[in-house]
Order: sequence, then structure tokens, then C-alpha cells
Amino acid sequence: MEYNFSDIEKKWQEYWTKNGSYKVSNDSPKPKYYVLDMFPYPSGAGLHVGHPLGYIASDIFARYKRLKGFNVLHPMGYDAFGLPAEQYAIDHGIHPAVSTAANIENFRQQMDNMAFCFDWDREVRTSDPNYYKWTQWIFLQLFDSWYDRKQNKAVPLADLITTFEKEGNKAHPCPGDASIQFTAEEWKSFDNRRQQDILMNYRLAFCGYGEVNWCEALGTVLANDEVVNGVSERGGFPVVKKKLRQWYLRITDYADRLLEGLETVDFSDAMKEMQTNWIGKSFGAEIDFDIFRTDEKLKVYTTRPDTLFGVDFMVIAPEHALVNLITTDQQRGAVEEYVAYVNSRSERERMAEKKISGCFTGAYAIHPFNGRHIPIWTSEYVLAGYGTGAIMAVPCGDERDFKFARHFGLDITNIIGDAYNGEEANPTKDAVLENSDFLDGLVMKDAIVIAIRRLEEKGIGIRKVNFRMRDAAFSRQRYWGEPFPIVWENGIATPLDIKNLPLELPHVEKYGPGPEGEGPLSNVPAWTARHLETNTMPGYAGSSWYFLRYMDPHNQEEFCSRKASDYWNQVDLYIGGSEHAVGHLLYSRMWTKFLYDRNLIGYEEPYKRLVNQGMIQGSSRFVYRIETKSSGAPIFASQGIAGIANTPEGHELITLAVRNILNDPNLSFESIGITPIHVDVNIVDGNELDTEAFKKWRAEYANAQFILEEGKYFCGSEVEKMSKSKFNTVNPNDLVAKYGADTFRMYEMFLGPVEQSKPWDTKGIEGVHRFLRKLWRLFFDETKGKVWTTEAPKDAEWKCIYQTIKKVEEATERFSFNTGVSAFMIGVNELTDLKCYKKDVLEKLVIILTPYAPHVAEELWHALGNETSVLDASYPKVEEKYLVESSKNYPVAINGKTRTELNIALDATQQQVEEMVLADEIVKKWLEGNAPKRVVYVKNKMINVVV
RNA sequence: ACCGGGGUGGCGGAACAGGUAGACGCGCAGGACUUAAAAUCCUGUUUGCAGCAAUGCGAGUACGGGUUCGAUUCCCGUCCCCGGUACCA
Repeated sequence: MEYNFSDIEKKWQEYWTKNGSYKVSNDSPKPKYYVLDMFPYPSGAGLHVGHPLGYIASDIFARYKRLKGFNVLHPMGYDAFGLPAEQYAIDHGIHPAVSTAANIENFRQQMDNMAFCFDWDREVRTSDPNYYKWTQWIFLQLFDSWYDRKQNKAVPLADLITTFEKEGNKAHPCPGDASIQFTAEEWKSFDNRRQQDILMNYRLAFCGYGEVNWCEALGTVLANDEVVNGVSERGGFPVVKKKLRQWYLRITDYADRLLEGLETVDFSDAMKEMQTNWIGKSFGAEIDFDIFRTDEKLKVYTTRPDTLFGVDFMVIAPEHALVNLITTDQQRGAVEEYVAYVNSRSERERMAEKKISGCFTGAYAIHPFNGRHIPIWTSEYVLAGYGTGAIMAVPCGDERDFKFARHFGLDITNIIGDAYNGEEANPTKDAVLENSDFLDGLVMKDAIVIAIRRLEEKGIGIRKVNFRMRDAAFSRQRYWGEPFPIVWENGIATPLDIKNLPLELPHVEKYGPGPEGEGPLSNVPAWTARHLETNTMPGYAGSSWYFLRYMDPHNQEEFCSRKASDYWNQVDLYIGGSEHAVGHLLYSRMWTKFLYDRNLIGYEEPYKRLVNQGMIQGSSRFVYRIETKSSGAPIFASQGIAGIANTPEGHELITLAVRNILNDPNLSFESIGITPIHVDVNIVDGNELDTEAFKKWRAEYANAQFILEEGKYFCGSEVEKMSKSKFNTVNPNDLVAKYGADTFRMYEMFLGPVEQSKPWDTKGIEGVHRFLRKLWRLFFDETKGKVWTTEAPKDAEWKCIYQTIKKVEEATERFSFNTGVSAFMIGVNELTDLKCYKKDVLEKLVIILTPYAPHVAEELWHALGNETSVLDASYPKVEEKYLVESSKNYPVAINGKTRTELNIALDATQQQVEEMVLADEIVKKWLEGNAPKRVVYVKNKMINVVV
């Protein structure tokens, strides 16, 4: 009986489907466990071998938890709205709903192939009106809420209106615009429009104005990654910044709680650090500087008010409103030129710029304490969106300020004495201040408070907490997204009644933008006639709360019943890429906190534990075309030959070969041109090209000729991102067909730690396949058939299986699936050596293998005579008594270098060990008659003799 | 530029709390079985030097320093690669 994986896998997949083996109930006496994968975007390219890495890991863990007695929720769905589908629609005229549905079908087929234990009855799609009805509903709750600093939570807007009617807004300063202040009488005197405008500044989902990448030639707003070097990626047309009305989420109101919440979740330190840095909470002061000969004030934010006397110049962002107002006539030309240059650059380019640039405005700020005139510059290294868009530059203490001063030959005042060496800035907080007036003699970190106090007394500055994080832009000028359930009535945003949800996305034939950068919906007369909002929601809207919908996916009355969300509670394990570290994770954490505040769910962190999966990179293969200037057959040189093309030897070799192929005995090359070309990795075995397949691959290569090495064509290789355009994608379907899903799953895990990125190499999969066949042979022999017996196992056999269980269990618990697979291999190798074919041992092996290779496990489980599914077996317990050891082979090192081994009882004392070690011949040799300085003995680890 | 991660044999990787560097697998080499091949099995495989060999000696975890009896692991500095940087998802 052979290991016939395709029959086995088909058989059990049908069995599991027929028996609803993956159906999960919201009602179970077992403890619950929720395993979630990050939502995939169903791209047209389908899944390549890099995508399922996280899904396999989560699937193994979900199945493992099930064997451990948990009621496990492990759902899957699709983040189905998004830009690529819309771009595809524009390019091919296929409606996004149609292409998305087709892509989803393809994804589903690919996933089914890998036998994930998803409960597909719970599938969600963000583009399904039954789903986005609730995205719209949550949006309306955000729209109808504001953040009450007193209670430190989101509350309904109705309460705020009552307060305004009683006492104005003095108790609740306006988060959107601090200058808005009014009494109860004033509030009552405002007309509806004015009142609504004020309320908009409080709402958690609010309207404002923001800059977008506007491309006049394409007539559309572009995403950042569609803009390259200031021009559109498609067509290379100029892109400018354009201000448009936009929706925002006031995520900054949650900044502190997003920080605090990190202490309650099990994310990696790196992840927490990235989020902390993204939120970027800082403490400092806002200071107003008078500007010489104008009435304007320059407001700067600084975290280092202690360095106030080290300010040598000011820098304001080129888009700062003051630039125009304070630039002197002499400088105007230069400043305008500089601002135009900066405008053509993306924020990314500005931040990445190493070259120092800037322009003096001609204006001077006046130092509030010593009246010094401080030149005001503008430079791209200061961004308008952060702080006040202006900084006070202290070159002796800040590296960028220092370089700027050096570059433009500006004065550098030293306020920290010896701590500044004149060669580079010193950002210390521990130096003692000098040249600093009333701060002289103080240690910098103590001076911060004192400086702020003096600024506040003088009325020119205030203590200020600042966040780097900005409010989240929540609208897109696109078609393929959730419509906003908002009607504009005389300039007032009015929510649709809940009974009118979902507001369905209208069908359109054309996806082009509307006038002035408005979204495509502005071209739909039936839409604009109702004065509906023409923007749509961004990609992260639907993915900010999807983990809740899986709990109660068919609920028509609520986004998720409280009973369901209380039962499943937080996601116990969330697996996904670290590319979502700040975007998706912060948004969904904010939404969860909001739903908690409004008492719609019972917890404020969505994900209890987060594991990041690495990327699988592609391993590209190249063929090397020789540039013959001949229109005849393309000629390709094997890698070893192409590599030496321009050595005398290679030159001769290639020349002769080409003459031969082209039948042109007089042909000669001055130098040989070689062009590397990506070749489909699927027609390359290791590095050896299947030349016949290559000829069939593309018409232009049909009569290709090859210069071989040892009769073979070898390709070059390089690790790159896995993508269709590089022909380095591998479809899991092909590997499943060739080796089976069990092999594929185990191989993906065997590649390396899930968290790490690594290149894909199909070659190694055979080793894992061999392992499964070797396992099979513990049960069945090709000729003899059944070989397993019901004999009682010996101690050595028990020891082997319990060691394996222990290693696999520990590896699974810490997501070290690669070492888990290797523990299986070691176990099977040992059982084979022991000739152990005993049911009691093999049955345990089959159970622990279930999460990794469910099909073969189910088959062998039944072969051993079991009637029920192995999915519901219970995980075997380790019997420690078979694992106890009484002695250990200790490595004995001399000065840290291992020289020999000694078998010593585990309970040996230091003295006993020293005696044994010093009596050893090899140790004696190294001691050369001298007494050792020291003998280090670490129990159960090693021995080191110091000479 | 900033934030985060990573760099170990020909390759993927292992070494879990500072204690035998290279488990497991691929590849490669040699051998067994076979008319032959596939499959399977066995042996070897970090590297340099010495030796028929067992083995011995030295070097070695990106690079340069440091702490320690002992460093792939901790600290300082440098280089390279990957992810993110707010409208890709």
C-alpha cells in the first residue's frame, strides 16, 4: 500500500465538508479560542506561495487548540473594496463587482486546496451591502459622537448640545478649532448652519479640508504610490497638491488610550514601539515669537524649551501661511522659487532628502528674553502637518539644525560648554547650561520646567503635549468603496435614517472622476439629485471592525449581537504582516475603543495577541541573451558562460558558438553584449532550464538556441519581491497537485520562522514529502501491506514518542513551526531505526501530526481502527517518567574551547566534578602540570576549566 | 532621512534564560539494490593545515571594538538587505 496523497486528500476533504467538521457554534461548554488572519485583498493575481504562510500557521494553531479542547473560531473573508479593482475596471471595462467576485472565487478555490479549517458559513466581504450596511452604521455612530475629555470617552452628541444650551462650550474646548468659544446665549443665537458647523468640529467623524495628489492630465486624484518623483506613475504627468473637502476620523482623541492600551496586549516589542513612535506623544512648549517690523507672531513647538537661549535661527515649513506674509521684497523671488520647488516634491521625498536646502525669508523673530534678532528661514525639512509647522533651531543641540547652520554659514551659539565640541551637535539633556540668562548653571532636564514656567508667566508660551499622529483621512475620491450615508442639505451634512441603510453603491459604467477632483459618484445624476455625499470610504473602513462580524455574520438587526461579542470576546491570536503595524492596527484599535465607549461591545482592545508573519520573497531566474544584432534565432548562454563572456576564453567560446548557430563563419564581436531576462521559475528545475518548455513559453523564443554547459542550461538567480512581472511567482495549486496539501503545508512551515522573511525555493519540498512517505511506512509496507501491530511498546519507544510530543507541543506553543516539523522528522527517523510499528505509539504520533498534516493524519487514524474524526481526538499528555535521565555527557572546555566530553551524574557536586575533570587525561594534557585557576561547573550545561 | 526588523556552511535554517555553533532538510559526492532508471537505503559534507585513517591543531555566526571563565546571544560603532512613513492593501 502506497502513500497516495491525492486520493487521501480528496476523500477526507469531502468527508469534512459532508460532516460540517469545521462548523463552529456560538454556544459550547468548551472554553473559546479565537484565531484570526488578516483580511486578504482578493487581487486578480490570485494567491502565490507567499500568501498562505500566515494562514497555514494560524490553521495549525487553530487545529492544535481544538485538540486541546477549545471551541475554536477561525474565520476567513475578503477585504473586497479597493483601488486595484477600480483601476482594473478603468483599464478593462469590467465592473469591479464582477472582477472582485471572480477573484474571490479563485482565492476560495486556492484556499480549499490547502484544507484550512475555516468555517465558511461565516465568510464576510466588505463590498457586500449586508456587510457595509454596518460599516455605514458604525460611521453614523462616529458622526453622532464626540470625545468628552472629562469622562475620557466618546459620548453621544445630544448631551453636548444640552450642555451648550446651558453653559456654552467653556467646559469643553473645541478639539477641531480651539478659537471657537461661546456662551449659552451665543449658542442659542446661532443659526442652524453655524451650530452645525461648530458641532462638526466636535464630531469623531468630521468634515475638513485636506491636500490630495491631483493629476490634471489624468483628471484624477492619485494615491501616494501612484506618484513617482512628482509625476504620475502612469503616463508621467505632473501632479500637484489640491485642497479638497474630506472626511476625517478624530483618532487623535484616542491617542493616549491607544498608547495605554499597548500595555494590555501581547504584541511584539517592535510592534509596540512602532505604534508608540507613530503616535509620537511628546511634551514641550508652544512659544510665540514676535516678528520684527510686523504684527505677526511666529508660533513654534519645541520639546526643548531649556535650549531657548541657543536658538540661532527659525525654520518654517514652505507651506506655512506666514511665508507669504513675512518674506521681504529682497527675498521674495528666491523664496517663491524655493516654495515652488518644494511643492513639486512628495512628503516622502522631503523627509528622505539628505541634501540640505532652504531659503531665508528676510524676516527676523525677536527673542522674548534678550531681544536678539533671529533670522527666519524656510526649509523642506520642516513639515507643515507636525506641531505648528515651525521650529526654533538650536544647532548646538540638534543634528539637523547643526547641519543646516553649517551649510548656510549661520552662527552657532554654544549653551552647553564642553559638552559641545564644535564638530557635531550634542542632543544631551544632562549638560549644564551657560550663555542662558536665567537658566545658567542648571542641568538641562531641570531647566525645561523652569523655562516653561517663565514663558507662561510672561504670557508668551504654554506647556503643550503634542502628538505626531494626525487625524485619519477617511474619504477617497473613488468609486469602489463604501458610500457615506450622508446627505448634504444647504451645506449641512445630514445622516441618513438607519432604516435607509445600506445606502447601496449605484451601478456605473464609467469610473472616471467627477469635476474638480470629486469622486466618480458625482457623475451619477440619480446620486447627485439626492445630494448624497460623493466621496467613498477608504480601504480600512471595512477592515476596522470585521473581527466582530465573524462572530455573528448573519445578524440582520445588529452589527454583532452583544451575546456573540461577549462570548467570543477578543481575538486570542491575530496573524498578519508587519506592513499593517501602524495603519490597520491603529484604526481597528480605535474603532474597538469607540464601540466600547458607546457600550456596544465589552472590551476595548480587539487583539489580545499578535504574531507577525514574514514575507516570502521570490527567487527569480534569469536567462542570458547574447546581443547578436541578428534578426535570427535568439541565442542564450548558460550562466557560467555568460558570466565569463568578456574574458578572452569566454569571448572565443561564445564567438565560435554563435558563428556555428548563425552559420556565419566570419562573424566577430568587439565585445559581447549580454542581457539578463527574467524567466518563469516554473520551467526551471533548481537552476537548470527546461529548454523545451522555454521555447514554448513565448512565441519569440520558439526557435531559441542555447550555449550549454555540460549539456545543460543553467540560469542565474536573485532574490526579489515575489510578483507576476518578475515571473517568480509559484502557485500553491501546482505544488498541491504534485505533492499534496499536507506536504505543502509542512514545507511552508519548514522553510523557517513564520515571523521572518525568506526566499521561496521549491526544491526543498521533496524532503518534506519524503518525510511523510517515511511516516507512512511505519504503518504500511509497499509489498507486505499493513505492518503496524498492537504489541506493547518498549521504554525506548515510549521515550521517543514522548520526546517528540514534548518538542512538537513546545514548538507549536511558541509558533516555532519550523522546529516543530523538524521534531517530527527526528521522531520518525528514530521510530524507523527502532523498527517501532506499535499502535499505542503511532496513534499518539498521528494525533500530534493532525494540525500540520490533517489528511494523512485522518487516514492513518482511521487505518488504526478509529471510527471518529481525528480532528476531535484529544492531545496526548507527556509521561515524564520515560524522559528522566540520570547522567549527562558534559562538554569539558579549557578556557572556553571544548576539548572533551565526560559522562557525569546529574546530581554531582562541584567537588566531585572537579575531581573527575582533573583526573581526565585530555584535561591533564592541557593543564601541562599546572593547577587550574578555576573550574566552572554549570549543572546540566557544561564544564569550563580556566588555565 | 526617520521608525522597526534582519545578516550563521553551497542553500533554507537550528542553537528557547550567556554554556558542545551548524540540529532538521535541500543540494552535492561516494556506495548498495536494479539489466537500467525511478524509488529506497547507507556513508560523507563549515573551512584551512597535518595524517592512509581514527584524529589532532587553527580559523569561523556581516565588519571593527568591548564586557565575561565562556558571546551567534549582551553593549558601542560601521556596512548591507527588507518592511513602514499617513490615498497600495
